[in-house]
Order: sequence, then structure tokens, then C-alpha cells
Amino acid sequence: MNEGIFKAMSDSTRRKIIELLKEGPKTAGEIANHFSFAQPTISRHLTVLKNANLIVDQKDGNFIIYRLNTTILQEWLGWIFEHFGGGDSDEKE
Amino acid sequence: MNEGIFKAMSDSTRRKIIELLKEGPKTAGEIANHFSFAQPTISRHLTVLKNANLIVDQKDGNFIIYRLNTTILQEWLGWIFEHFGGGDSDEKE
DNA sequence: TTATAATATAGCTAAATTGCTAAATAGTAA
DNA sequence: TTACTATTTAGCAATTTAGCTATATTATAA
Repeated sequence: MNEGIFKAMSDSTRRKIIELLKEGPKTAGEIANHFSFAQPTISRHLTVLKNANLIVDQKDGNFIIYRLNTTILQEWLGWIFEHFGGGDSDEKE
Repeated sequence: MNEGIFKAMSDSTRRKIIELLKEGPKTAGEIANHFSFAQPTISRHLTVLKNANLIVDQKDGNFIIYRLNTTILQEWLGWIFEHFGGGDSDEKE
């Protein structure tokens, strides 16, 4: 359930895409222009993010606009904090 | 720099190991007993976590005791929150 | 229609990952 | 020493990943 998100987040290019989309929605091309990889490579990264439900796409004429799925991202952050945040039993040492 | 941590965290077995170690230090064998994978498989997962600096080991006679590197884990959580948490520019829509 | 533009999909390769079993290592105990 | 126990390391196979180029798809523009 979270597996796809963790996998998606484990790649630094995809993390950069997420950060880009935090600034606001962007077309696939705009996103690709931020990187020096071939366009299809970025397209596939976008697909991974989309399959993880972290981003959402919307056709606009010739373009495809991607935007963050803020809800999922926040839920993921919440899950992470629940599981890994907070104290551990070794705090007194 | 964070890359190793994200990769380490992208595997669910390793995430479970982290959660186990949140309860307190455990020997490699104790950790392995929580899973149905072969013991060397778990040993390698431990190596991945160790290389990511998320856990620390300490010899104790015949045993090797692993414990969480709480500091690194907290730093990672902080980094994640900085980069992915907080508002996005689409909040008003 | 034909051409162009934006994007995705297909198909390939190299490298990394994850599992396994078998063997090596290191410490304890007889 | 010898044997036993805990663990890692080596080496292998199957799968996944991430990149590429070439091609297909879809929409706009001429």
C-alpha cells in the first residue's frame, strides 16, 4: 500500500519532480526541461509517480499537466512519522 | 547523501527491521527470527541499513547486536518534512 | 489532408536488487 | 584441539530498474 510510494520516492530524479510540482502544476515538457535525461525517461518517471498516486495528470490540448496529489503526500508523511518518528526505547542511554 | 537512506527505506522488510529496532537493540538472530526469509538474506538487509548509517552494530561475544541510529533517522525525517511537507502552491484551488 | 508538436509506449541493455544455498569467519565451550 | 553457534560473505538466478532510441498516439495548425 505504501510500497509504491516508498519505491517512487527512492529515486532522486523522482524526488526532484515532486519538489518541482510543489511549486505548482507543470506540463510533462516543462518537467522534462529541468533534467538532462531523454524525454521518454522522464515520462516513465512520471508514470511511476502516477502509479504511486503521488501525482495526477490532466490533458490540456496538446499538453499533459501534472500536479501533486497533496493528500497522498501528506498521508505518506503522516504514516512515516507514525512509524519512524517519535522516541525509541533507547532514549535514556 | 540521503540517497542511501531512501533506497534502504524502500524495502518493506528493512522498514520492518527499523520498526523492530525502535523497540530496542536486538541481535542479528533475533531480528532474523521475525521473518521467514533465510538468515543470510536478513543479514544482507542489515548490511544495507548499516551502509545507510541507519543502524549500528556492536559485537558481543558470539552475537552481533544491532541498534537504531536514532540521530540519522531523525535527520532523515527532518529532511523529508522540509522538502515534502508543508503547503504547496495549489492550496487555494 | 498533411505537417508539426507534445507526449507516451515498445523494446532493448546494463546494472542493481533480492532471494537462495554453500562456505567462510569468529567466538565459546568441551 | 575439536565441535558448536552466530553471523557474514560468496556466488548464483530471477526480477526490477533506469537509461536509451525508435515508434506510436493525439491534438493543433496550415
